[in-house]
Amino acid sequence: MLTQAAEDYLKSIYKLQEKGGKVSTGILADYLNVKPASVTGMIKKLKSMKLVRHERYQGVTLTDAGMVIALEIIRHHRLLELYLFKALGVPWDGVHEEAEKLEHVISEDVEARMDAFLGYPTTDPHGSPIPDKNGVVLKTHSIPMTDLKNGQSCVVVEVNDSDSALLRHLGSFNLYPGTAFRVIEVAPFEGPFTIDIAGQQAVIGREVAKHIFVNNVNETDNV
Amino acid sequence: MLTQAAEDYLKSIYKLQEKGGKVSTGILADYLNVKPASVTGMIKKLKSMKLVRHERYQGVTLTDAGMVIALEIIRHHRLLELYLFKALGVPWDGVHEEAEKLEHVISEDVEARMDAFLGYPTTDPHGSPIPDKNGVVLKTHSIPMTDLKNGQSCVVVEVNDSDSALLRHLGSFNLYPGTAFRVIEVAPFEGPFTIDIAGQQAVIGREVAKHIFVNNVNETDNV
DNA sequence: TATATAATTTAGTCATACCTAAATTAATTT
DNA sequence: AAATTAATTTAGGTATGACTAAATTATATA
Ligand SMILES: [Mn+2]
Ligand SMILES: [Mn+2]
Ligand SMILES: [Mn+2]
Ligand SMILES: [Mn+2]
Repeated sequence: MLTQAAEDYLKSIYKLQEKGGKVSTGILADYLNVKPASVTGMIKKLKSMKLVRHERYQGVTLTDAGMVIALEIIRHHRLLELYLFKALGVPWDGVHEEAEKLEHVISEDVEARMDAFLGYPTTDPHGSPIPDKNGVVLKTHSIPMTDLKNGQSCVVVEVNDSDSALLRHLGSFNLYPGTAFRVIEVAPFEGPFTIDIAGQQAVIGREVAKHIFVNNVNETDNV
Repeated sequence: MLTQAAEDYLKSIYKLQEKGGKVSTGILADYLNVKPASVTGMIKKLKSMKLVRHERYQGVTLTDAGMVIALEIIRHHRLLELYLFKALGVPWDGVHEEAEKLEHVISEDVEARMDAFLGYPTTDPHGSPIPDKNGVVLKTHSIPMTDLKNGQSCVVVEVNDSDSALLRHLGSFNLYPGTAFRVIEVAPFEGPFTIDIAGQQAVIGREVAKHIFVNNVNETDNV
């Protein structure tokens, strides 16, 4: 069995390489709240276990074996989030922190039982896809809310799950995965978005909008 | 926050001092599958944190502060066992191992939610008392099954939860906490017990009987 | 009481996973 | 092409928690 730290590195490399290919030492250090020198040290260990590929100064990527483990941990994390949310009523802004610790210690048996209890779900409370037990992830197509223009309507697909204050903020507008909204106004000079959610208006700043991903984007008439 | 290892030491000291007062280094080492020298090292740390009292060569006991932490971990463990058993259907011989890892990572919030889901239970699936959220433990009165004599009837109160093969064996006789049985025969020369469980006969060896605790002991007529 | 045995502690090692500071390499400017 | 800047790696150190081997202390036996 891998250490908890090693599992967290693999998971983080997976997430970062989804966005931009090879993952640099510095980016990974930032992401894990650790110094670059520590990243170099762990990468050496992971490389010796053939879980990552690494060329000095050129960044790191997962091998197939590393990918399998990363997806396994991500599956644990997202199943746990949904389980805590649905079975125990933990609020959606609290499940991430809890799952972050539990993901490393649950057995395959408990994983399977939660999966069955939940009816083999495909997304977590923040809209992120749950890899199935073979590690297959459904690709979701979405764009950041910051790409939206005046008058467009859309549906929330996914939101960043790691900032619990942000999630509480979104909850106060009833802005969850599956929620539809329409852009009423995009303020100039990189300003905030005014949107309509089921008849209620809300103002969403750029920094917040960056963490919201949407699809089903359509031009719609103004009521 | 304490380390996982420190929490396990406190929990183990609690359990051992319940049986026999001061806990020796060697006993603790055996119990934790660790060498006595390692125990000495950890005891020094726990003493510096004022969680245990220790006189060289004289054994160790918990302070009040140490007791609070030990009971907190035991509460987590037993609530988790019951939760896994009732909410996820994990068999009673599997819950201990699972809870052993989870007990160190769940939050107070999840603890409280499991407690409410279960209706504020007082015993775990093996009959051990669950300390309440203030650390109060209901004392159960029971004797080891090995003290029983021919013809006595009783009710199972508690069984040792750490040996999963033993639990499967007991399960095969439907011998759970709450189960009533009557001793039909105690074989001489420290021999096995033949018992009657709801009309079914079973033979229970001494080594097994040592790990079963009973109460409500009565002489009863042979049918 | 002296000696043998058993338990405990001390001393020194190892592996993990982090850190800071210094050295090295790569990328960007001039 | 040389110099500056930024990123990365190396070197050396800390804390935790285990280990073995040796020294010490307590207990049991003669
Ligand atoms: Mn798994
Ligand atoms: Mn999530
Ligand atoms: Mn607690
Ligand atoms: Mn138990």
